[in-house]
Amino acid sequence: MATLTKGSPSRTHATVRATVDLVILTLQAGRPHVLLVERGKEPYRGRLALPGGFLRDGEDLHDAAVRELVEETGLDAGHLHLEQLATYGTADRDPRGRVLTVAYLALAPSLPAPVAGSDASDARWAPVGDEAAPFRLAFDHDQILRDGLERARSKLEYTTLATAFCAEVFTIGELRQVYEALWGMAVDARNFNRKVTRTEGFVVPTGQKRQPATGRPAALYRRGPATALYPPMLRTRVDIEN
Amino acid sequence: MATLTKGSPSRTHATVRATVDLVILTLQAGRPHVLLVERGKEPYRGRLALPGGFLRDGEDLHDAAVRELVEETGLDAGHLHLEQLATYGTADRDPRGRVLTVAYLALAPSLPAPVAGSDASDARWAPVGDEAAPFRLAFDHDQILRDGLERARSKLEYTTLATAFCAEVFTIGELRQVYEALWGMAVDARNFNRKVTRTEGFVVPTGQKRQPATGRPAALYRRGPATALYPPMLRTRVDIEN
DNA sequence: GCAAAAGTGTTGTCTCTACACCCATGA
DNA sequence: TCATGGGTGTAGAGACAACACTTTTGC
Repeated sequence: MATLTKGSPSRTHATVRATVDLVILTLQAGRPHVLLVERGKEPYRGRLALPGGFLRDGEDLHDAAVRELVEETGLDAGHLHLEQLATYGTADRDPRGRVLTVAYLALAPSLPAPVAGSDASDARWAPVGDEAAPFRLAFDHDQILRDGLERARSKLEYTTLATAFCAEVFTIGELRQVYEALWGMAVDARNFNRKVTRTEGFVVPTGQKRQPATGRPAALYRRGPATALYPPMLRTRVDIEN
Repeated sequence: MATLTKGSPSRTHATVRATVDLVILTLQAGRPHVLLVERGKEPYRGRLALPGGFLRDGEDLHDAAVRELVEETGLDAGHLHLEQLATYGTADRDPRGRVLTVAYLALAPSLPAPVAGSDASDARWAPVGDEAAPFRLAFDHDQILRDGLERARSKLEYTTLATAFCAEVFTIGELRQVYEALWGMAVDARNFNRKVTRTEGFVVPTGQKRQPATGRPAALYRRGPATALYPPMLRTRVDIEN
């Protein structure tokens, strides 16, 4: 019944392999960093890529993401934020054949040294920022990274997710630096302080204080139970696409 | 090297099939409706499900979503909103074997009669609303539907997407009914009017008017170029998860 | 005292909410 | 003239931006 024209997809159901790729973001020296691996195998051997790997038989997607995360960072996955980002399925995105990748976004407190090994010949934190100078990552990973960053940036606006970049206890100043690093703009420390401490459930005081290198000691806080931030903390005018 | 323990995933790479499922929302009689099909084949024969189908060889994900959309609704896909929602990949979600599904969300202006045929023995618009009375859809489609609805609801807040539910030209009153239907709450018509008409690029006046059944004629508008809505139009306090 | 970071107070502006009120039409 | 929906005006509350000012430490 169907006449296949040149280049059109056949009517057979595609059998695909699925990978899970991770955009793992953290903060280092006041700048957002992403975990990248140098590929040890073809295709794209020697090129930088997001960490990830094939989904295994009988393995849930989310479990696969957790597994990759632990393999690459050695972090205890229980303590960090992991959410699905999007799925990338262009037919020719992988020269090995039809491979769908489900991308996940992970947010981690600062820098545990990455774990080298597995199929990545090298893993490192790379600073990510001005889109002016992107990496030339393998596959469509540049796009995935952009999407992940934008997701993180916009979620800071209307959720309390910024605390995911902080350690167990943190100061308001550290939390503010998360916003400044990801948004790439200065945030008024005084207004920020009020906003955060007056938003029910965003942070809870520990009663402790911490001495900075210089200056007045800052009160320490833990994450609060709130997840939504209402009213949101809006960046000054950025276009949202889609 | 690896010792497989009982129930743990094997180390072989999963080969999966991929489907694309659609949450197609529209408005009918002031209530949101979703397009459902009655399954004509096993599994879940006779049960309601979201429309969808298998990804074909060499077919891009997004193209597959467009194809399904056209097949099921007969709509011109150029005129409606289609975006990726999320991917569902629990190992046992499909009794036929390992099937990943990439869900898409589509928003359509009101009711073109659905196209029966293809592998769906029947297609219909079903009212969707109070989560108190969910459908008992096939697979994990109840979850996908919930996620799609919530996505649509929250996108009304900070984008101009509500116009996707309206015809080519529409009145502010009709646009307001989109918000009221999806949010399930009354919106003050007078404040809404100002908000919409004063937000640069949300709607553009056509200069025409339309006579309602009763009452003063309403000015007609088209969609404007803006996609983001700034400042957002916030629902009164709803928790955002994840 | 000085630098540096934490934290409070204050003022003007903007936006939203909640209404009162007028407009244009059909019955 | 009434009912119905469209549309403007306005006053009060809340949030935010901007910035002056105080606090607490190390040097």
